[in-house]
Amino acid sequence: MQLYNTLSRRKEPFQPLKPGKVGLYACGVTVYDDCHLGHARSTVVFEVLVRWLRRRGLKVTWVRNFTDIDDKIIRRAQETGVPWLEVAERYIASFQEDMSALGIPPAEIEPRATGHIPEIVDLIRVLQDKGFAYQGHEDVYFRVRRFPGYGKLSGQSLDDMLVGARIEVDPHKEDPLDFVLWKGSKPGEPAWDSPWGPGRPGWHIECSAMSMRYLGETLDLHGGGQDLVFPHHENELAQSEAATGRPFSRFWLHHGLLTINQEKMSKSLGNFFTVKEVLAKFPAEVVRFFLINAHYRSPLDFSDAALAEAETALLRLYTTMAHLEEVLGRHPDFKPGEYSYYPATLTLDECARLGSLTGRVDHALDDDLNTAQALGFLFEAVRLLNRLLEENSSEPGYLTILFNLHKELKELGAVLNLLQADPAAMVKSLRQKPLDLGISPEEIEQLIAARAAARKAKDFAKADNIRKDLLDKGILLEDTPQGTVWRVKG
RNA sequence: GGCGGCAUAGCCAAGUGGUAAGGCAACGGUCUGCAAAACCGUUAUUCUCCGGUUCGAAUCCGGAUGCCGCCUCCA
Repeated sequence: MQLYNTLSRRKEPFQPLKPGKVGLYACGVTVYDDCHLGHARSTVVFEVLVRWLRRRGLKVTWVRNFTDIDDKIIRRAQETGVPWLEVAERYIASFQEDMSALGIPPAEIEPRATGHIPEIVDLIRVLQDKGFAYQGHEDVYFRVRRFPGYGKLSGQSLDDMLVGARIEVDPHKEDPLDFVLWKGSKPGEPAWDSPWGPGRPGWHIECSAMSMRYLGETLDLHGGGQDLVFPHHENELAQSEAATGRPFSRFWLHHGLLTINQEKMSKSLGNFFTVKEVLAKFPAEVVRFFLINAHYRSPLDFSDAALAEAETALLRLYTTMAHLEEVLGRHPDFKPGEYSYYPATLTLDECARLGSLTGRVDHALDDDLNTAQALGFLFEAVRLLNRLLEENSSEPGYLTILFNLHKELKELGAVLNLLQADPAAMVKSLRQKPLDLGISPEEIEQLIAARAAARKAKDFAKADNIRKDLLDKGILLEDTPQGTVWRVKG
């Protein structure tokens, strides 16, 4: 498989350092508030990567940290009068709740910065012994110019960074670009003892300490959002390699950012939607579909319209799954076997395409996790499958083809964490999405009954009027063999 | 100012040298009292623009324009 490596700026074949085992460290969240959909994108991207690596037979250790001590948490604590630890705990729980609602399983290891103070202190001490760290006033800084490779990840040179950059002047720093490893605490702030006095870790050092603690000095994969390339990952890389003298991570993966009106979704811009807000309006699987329908390295623009589109698209997949299960359900005694069947509705080429579905999806995901292309193949298969379903045969060969395709769709869906729900139930719930309508379901049912009576009396004008009035309120009626059902017009 | 990325149909979006996936929308058809839903079909001679390399380029190279990200906390 190939992955795009930020370090080399191109796709490279990926092989784990130790055969059969792979470690992934993905930067998690700072827990001072509810997470927004951008955080969900990040987590879903790495979740799919992990599922994919596992499908390829690798044993994956996924590490995703919580930054549970930092200026924003302290500020939040001061503003709300809630102890900082409680703030952190609350938003860790909130994050876990959100990810669980999105169907994302926990990572193998979810370390917290405050649980690794000894490792962090040790790491800083090594850096100090090697001359990469120095104490200035109450803080400890990393001596950026002593590390020759500084800038290799983000492609910047130290001297270029100085020009035009907004660098805060700090009289305790030897160089304005040096960054904090250990931050001395002010009175009343949370603090841990250290050789440099009471304080707390800087932002970057925790990730170096925790990733190496769980995955060794050289990681296979390290990832995060593109906004972390500089300074966070550049600094992590510098301090880690300075300390160990070894390559820190073989691959650096960075996903594109979620945007709104083409602008980055972020707390500071205030243009964000929390996961909870989005899940109140759209089912989790729709949100997942939306997030992986674009390549992970592209920017992805959020809007209600885009989510609604994703909902319709997902419904298409589930509708075919439901149809498939209905047909197979009509033949409970059927056993798939080596039967031949020649579909009348498909060309030879189309049969071949259906036959190579799994191979093509695998190939797409092998190529830098191209989920968008993989989904495209799934939709193509569904279109051909729909045509096949029209043949409505009872021959064992025909049923075998349906049986196998159903199995394939479910297996391929599992890699993307899609299509695992009961299709009939999913189709129903996707179509009858409850919203604020200004009319009660009881009233709707009454009108439907009135319309049914009119239709029975062949008074179609009256029946059509009722339907039209409801449509004006956003209620769409559908006459089905099981009677009239209603749904919210999308 | 520096670094990086992106520009493909009405919209979203794959495709990185061999002649434009897929989704949504729209339109046509099947079905229906009429609809809706579902299904089928149609919809880019062309990939921001200008040069160049090549038998051949959306894909590679040079330039222009526009947008975005990072350089400050950020997934």
